Amino acid sequence: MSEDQRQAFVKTLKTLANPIRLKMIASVYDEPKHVYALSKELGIAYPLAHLHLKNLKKRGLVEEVREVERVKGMPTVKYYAPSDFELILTPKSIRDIFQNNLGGEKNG
Amino acid sequence: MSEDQRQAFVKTLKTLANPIRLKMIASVYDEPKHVYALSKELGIAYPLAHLHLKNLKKRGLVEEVREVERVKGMPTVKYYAPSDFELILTPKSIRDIFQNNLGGEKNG
DNA sequence: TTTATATATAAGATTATTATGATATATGAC
DNA sequence: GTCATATATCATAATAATCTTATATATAAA
Repeated sequence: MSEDQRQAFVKTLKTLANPIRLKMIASVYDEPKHVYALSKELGIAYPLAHLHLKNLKKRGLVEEVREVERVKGMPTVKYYAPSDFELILTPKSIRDIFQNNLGGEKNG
Repeated sequence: MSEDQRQAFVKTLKTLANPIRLKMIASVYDEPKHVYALSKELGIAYPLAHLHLKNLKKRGLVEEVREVERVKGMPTVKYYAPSDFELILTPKSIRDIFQNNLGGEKNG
């Protein structure tokens, strides 16, 4: 596994290691939702919800499933659902990813 | 699952979401090592290595496997190995943990 | 006595993450 | 016209994580 892939792995893990983002994934699992609805459901401000969902999108953990036109020509309402990801974390899976990379490249 | 358990889950994930700590787990998988050896292997200062290993110990991700007496009466050399943990992260596993906890308790 | 080995911790600095408040756009309902 | 709905982004503030430097202890080897 390349250094780029290892860094991507850590970034994905970092993205998952947040209660709001985990709750967002849990929430959109049963039915897709839009950011505004998530912000109300989780009891947080819209800009914060937008920020967290943006992070999840950036790492491919959630994806847009459909857009609904509320009004003609205007910004659509975007619905999100979890992507089909699977991350398994065991000592062995971690060794398989990070072996031969111990004295390694920049520790970001 | 209780709120305490959910918080512990997030803390464990946070602990794993760090390249140094992942490399430490990878390194001690094949043979147990002590903190000083890890600091040299990873090319980082001892206090930093000590800090990261302390975090791993606190969350039960690594454990002491044996102590070697270098000299009589003095601090022993402590060897660490990964604990036998398994964390599976999928949209469904996350929903199972965080369902009914959306508007929930303090979002730390 | 200086260097290398090994433990542990505390204080402070730096950097990253998270959260808030403000701005801007746009419509329907009241 | 104002409120509720919905999008998106920026600047700043607050908090958390990370890293460095220094301290203290202890021995063996050079």
